[in-house]
Amino acid sequence: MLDLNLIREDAKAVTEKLKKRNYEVDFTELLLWDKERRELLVKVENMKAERNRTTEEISRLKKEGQNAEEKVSEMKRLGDEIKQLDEKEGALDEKIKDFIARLPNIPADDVIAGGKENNKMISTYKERPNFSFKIKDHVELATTLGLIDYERGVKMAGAGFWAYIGTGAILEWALLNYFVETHIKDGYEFILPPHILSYESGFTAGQFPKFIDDVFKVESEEDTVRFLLPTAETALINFHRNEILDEEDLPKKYFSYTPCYRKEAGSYRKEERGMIRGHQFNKVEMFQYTTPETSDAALEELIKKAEDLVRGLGLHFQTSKLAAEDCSASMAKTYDIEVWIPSMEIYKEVSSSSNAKDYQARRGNMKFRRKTDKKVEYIHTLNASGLATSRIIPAILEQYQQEDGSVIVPEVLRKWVGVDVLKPKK
RNA sequence: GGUGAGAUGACUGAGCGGUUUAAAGUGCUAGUCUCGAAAACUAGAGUAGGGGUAACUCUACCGCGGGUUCAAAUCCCGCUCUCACCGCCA
Repeated sequence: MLDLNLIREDAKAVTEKLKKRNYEVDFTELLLWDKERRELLVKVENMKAERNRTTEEISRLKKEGQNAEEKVSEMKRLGDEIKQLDEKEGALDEKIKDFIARLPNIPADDVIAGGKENNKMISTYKERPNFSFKIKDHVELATTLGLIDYERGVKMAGAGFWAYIGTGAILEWALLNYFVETHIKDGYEFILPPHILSYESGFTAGQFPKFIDDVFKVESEEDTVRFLLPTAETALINFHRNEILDEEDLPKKYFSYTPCYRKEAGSYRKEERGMIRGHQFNKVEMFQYTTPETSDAALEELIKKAEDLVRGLGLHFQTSKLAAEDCSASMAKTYDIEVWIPSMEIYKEVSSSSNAKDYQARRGNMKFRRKTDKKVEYIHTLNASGLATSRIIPAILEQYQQEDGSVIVPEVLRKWVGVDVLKPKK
């Protein structure tokens, strides 16, 4: 959520900055509402002050046994008027808050304007693998190696679902073990959160109200909405909602493993077959709560951690800095790590590392107290996948495939997988 | 699922229509005293939003939302959560 003061002070500048992400907004109406609301506030607060004074007077008169009837009826009239103005002010306040809640975050100054086409590749690891034979895609490999059952996944749940079977499940679990082990070693606290969250949690993350149709709602009795989390970030951002933390307790570093549930409505494409885009996938998510002055450095740390995980697997990947429009609505700055999928000849995201700055903190009312002057300020929040498996498995299968249809297991995973090479079933 | 009790500031805890601008204690921060500390004493200290160049001042907040009243932490209704006991259950 953006700071209303920012818009009051220089609406034009905010409009300009949001244009970087191709977001058009006109604040004229909002500023009128705000002006009207503030005028109402002054008026109604003066009336309340008057009521408070008179109430004390009535109290005193009664105690002295004097007649207070006249004052009482006067206050009755004033009370009615206050109630009316209060309601008006409340309605305006609601309108203003809703308007602001729908605005995306302002891109950081160093973020390039425009859409996807302006994403900037900043580094790569390893060369693109060259194959001297005709390569298979990951769907074929996963099927012939007996790792994933796509057909039965669809039978059980419909399109966009699959099942890990046998060694495939073991490989998936090995990846998760590898991620978890690394994060624990790096001093991040492991949290297994609830998977079904409340509306409030979705609001803080920035999912709601705008993107409520992108999630699976599981319960909607009257006004309670619960939904399956689309990423563990949605849970972790709410861990400290409505809290004031101490500066010396920062940064808070967490990570979670959860499946992620996404509707992905209408986003299916032919080339995204297999497990490139599903309604449910496994992901380990890193998360940090930091002070404003340390959040940039924290973002660097998160990116490096995510890159190290992919490097550890020996996969060819690139890291890109996203242009403004490609950053999700809550984020001021985002870097993607994209792994090479040989059969598609494209890079696919396996990790997204972002700094939300104070955008989510405002939505969830999360602050910290300065050690020096005891003042409270909004905290900064950051998240990064570390990592999502649903594209790592295709990348491993395809990048490590051999001519005979077998696949070499990355060394770091062998202690869990138990074999060095995955061989086709006869 | 049932019954009962409860939710007050950093914490413990009083208040149950109008001397509450929320008692008292603990803890916290300054200061006095001290070589230093402890003790004692003095003062200060929440969050949010307005107004004012400023000193300052006003409003709201006693789990959340409504209601009654001239006036609500206090009375009424709904909700949420916590605790205890009972039932059911992996």
